[in-house]
Amino acid sequence: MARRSDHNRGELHDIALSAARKIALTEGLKGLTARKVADEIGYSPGTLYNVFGDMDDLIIQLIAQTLDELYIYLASVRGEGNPIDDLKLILEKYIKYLEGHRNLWNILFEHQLPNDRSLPDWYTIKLAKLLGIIENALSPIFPSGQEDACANSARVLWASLHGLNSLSEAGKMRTVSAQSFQELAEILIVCFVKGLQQTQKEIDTTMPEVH
Amino acid sequence: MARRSDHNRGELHDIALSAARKIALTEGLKGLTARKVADEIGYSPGTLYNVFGDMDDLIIQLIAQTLDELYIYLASVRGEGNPIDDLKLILEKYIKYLEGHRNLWNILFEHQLPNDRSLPDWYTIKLAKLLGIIENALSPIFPSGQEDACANSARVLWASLHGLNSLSEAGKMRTVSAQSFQELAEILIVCFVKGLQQTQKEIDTTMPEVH
DNA sequence: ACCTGAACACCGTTCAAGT
DNA sequence: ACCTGAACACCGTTCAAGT
Repeated sequence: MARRSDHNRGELHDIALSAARKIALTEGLKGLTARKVADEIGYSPGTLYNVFGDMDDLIIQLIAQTLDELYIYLASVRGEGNPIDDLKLILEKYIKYLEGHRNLWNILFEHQLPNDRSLPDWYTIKLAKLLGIIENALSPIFPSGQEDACANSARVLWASLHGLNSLSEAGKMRTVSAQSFQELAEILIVCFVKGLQQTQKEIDTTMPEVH
Repeated sequence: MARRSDHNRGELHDIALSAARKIALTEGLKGLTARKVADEIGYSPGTLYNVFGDMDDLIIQLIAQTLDELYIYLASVRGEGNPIDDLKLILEKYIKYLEGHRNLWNILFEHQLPNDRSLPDWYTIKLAKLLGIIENALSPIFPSGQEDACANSARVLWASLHGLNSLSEAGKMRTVSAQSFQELAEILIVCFVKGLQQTQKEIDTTMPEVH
């Protein structure tokens, strides 16, 4: 049968992705199957493969959409130029986002591309945008010309937060005294930023700038 | 057929787990299936379910075994009482372990228990042992009586390292200037520890001890 | 050109039936 | 008591055949 063309290719792409999002929100990565997505949009499984290369492709697009969503959410944070305070504000917003999108968000870390494939460029770009928010909060610490060091620190902080979230979420850090993700994340932010500032001070002392 | 009893229950448990380990090392979590494990040990899939509750159970036991293995590996590190240097030594050993056990190790973070189940106690105990190594390296920073703060810091560092490893491994942090996991991890260790030390100094200054 | 649905090669898990 | 193997309800992916 066919040439239903209830939807063109672009529309199909969009409704499939939002069906996937819906399933992911409630059932997580394990529940997100091609057959369920197809069912949800009222097409056969085969049709999905006209629009997406395979499930990995669909999932990466879903993740990219999620990165965009979080970016918009976090971009509304107005900092005051104090790295620790600003990062704590970002953390609060981030946690609020998490609360409503746990299953969706976890897919970002659970999903692993096969070793022989790598992430597309547009994925990297979306990620860079998000990292920019953290870089921006950290930037007062670094003198101009040290943008690379700032970018690296932002990445360290980003990855660390996700390690904390992922492990505390999975209950893989509950030992005797269980702390919440937020408490641990604040320890991380405060200590890491203080360490960065301290490191800069040491550089200033060792190699004082000529005024 | 049956009552082969080539192996008793305990032996079956052990050979199944080492078959799982072998498969996991080369094929990762996705390649680790009940049918393959059964095949590898020369039994039918059904037999596995006499020994393990289900695949989640088998995988958790595999992870626990891996935690033990890493513990033994890291316990050989002899520190000198300088937190940053000691942690760098631990990091080096950890990276060496990773190099030979990437697929196996990643299962620790990829695998997610269903929401309605939680990790067994013996898992938590093995984890606590491993965290003890980091606590030990951090302990010179904290005055006695602050063991909880030390334990929290160790957990933050542990989870952060795994966030870094997991994301750099998956290529999910490659932006413009890609740094290696080791470089980023050293930034984390140095800054985080400096921040902890700085925080302690501030407490000492604000509330000086009576001598 | 677009879509279907059957087919293929897999899964995890259960359980009647065999020894 | 222990193990099998068929069965059930799923997977991702492909592709000849239909409109």
